Amino acid sequence: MEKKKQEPKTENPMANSTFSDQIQTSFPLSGIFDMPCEVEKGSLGFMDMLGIQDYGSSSLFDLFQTPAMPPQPLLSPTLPESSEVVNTPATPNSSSISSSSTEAANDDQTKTTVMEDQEDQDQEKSKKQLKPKKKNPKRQREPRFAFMTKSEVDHLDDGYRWRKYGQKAVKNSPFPRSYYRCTTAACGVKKRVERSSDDPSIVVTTYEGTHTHPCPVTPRGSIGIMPESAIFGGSCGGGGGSSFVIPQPHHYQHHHHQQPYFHNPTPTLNFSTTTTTNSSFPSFLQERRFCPSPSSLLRDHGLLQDILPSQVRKEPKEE
DNA sequence: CGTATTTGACCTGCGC
DNA sequence: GCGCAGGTCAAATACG
Repeated sequence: MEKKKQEPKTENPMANSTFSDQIQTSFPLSGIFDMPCEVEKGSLGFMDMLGIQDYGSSSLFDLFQTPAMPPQPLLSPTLPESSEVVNTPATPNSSSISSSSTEAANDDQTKTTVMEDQEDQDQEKSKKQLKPKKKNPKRQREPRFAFMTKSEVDHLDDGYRWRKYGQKAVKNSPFPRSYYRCTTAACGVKKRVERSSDDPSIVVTTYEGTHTHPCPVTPRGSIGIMPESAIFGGSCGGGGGSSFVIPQPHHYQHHHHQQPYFHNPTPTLNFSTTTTTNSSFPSFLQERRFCPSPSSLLRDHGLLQDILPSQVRKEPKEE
């Protein structure tokens, strides 16, 4: 994927660690997707459920922690270290998705929290929006969603090819923010990666836009969401690298029934940035991952039960 | 040589 | 209007 030639990325010491280190214990990713299943099975658009209100925070992390939002987490991660209840929705019918792994949450586990940004919502503050340098003043904002990942590496390989086009120091944060763009010609998806100033072990990745092409890199079959089996059983073999895949919806839809799990030893988180229906939230979240059939839910829970405390799976815990 | 990253400069929006 | 901060560009540089 990307050529990492210069390890000394930035002043960020953590950037040097290998992703394989991180994923070896990165099961929490699956937890995220399973939990929301219990939420609203389709009664709500995830768009409504997850809202990023103020995107104009000085840092994404700030945004996620915006206190203005009443805590109504679907599930509250019982995090030993940092509480990652992020982006609590402001409306009753909203919910937040956060994930965490409860066990082994010590060092190198990876936690991811997903959230979506609505265009309308950040109307108020458009200061951070894409500004095509005045060429197209009324450019539409692409759907965005961000997630937090407990990771030692800044840039997670999600299967797509990204080219870094900028890096900026972030106010109030010792860690710089990196800007990436999908290298595919017709695809204008961007992503920002920054490390939380509050918890340096947390990487906040924000995707903006929708891939107009299938995932170019499907390392050992990166289809579907990160399977529990892969996470726990798999060794995420370092060689392949770690993937954090954000595949296209159709892609995933065709396979998820038949191949609920990766063949990929590499734990892979799948995301799809689709803007279908009334929500631009990743479609996989609207499908099995988040709204599974009872049976699949059960099955998932079967696995989850080994991982997550019942409280986490069942009810939101307010903190 | 082609591709990706680095990094300073530039642009834009917002707050004072 | 000015300064600040975020976001982007593009030349220079590094790497395979």
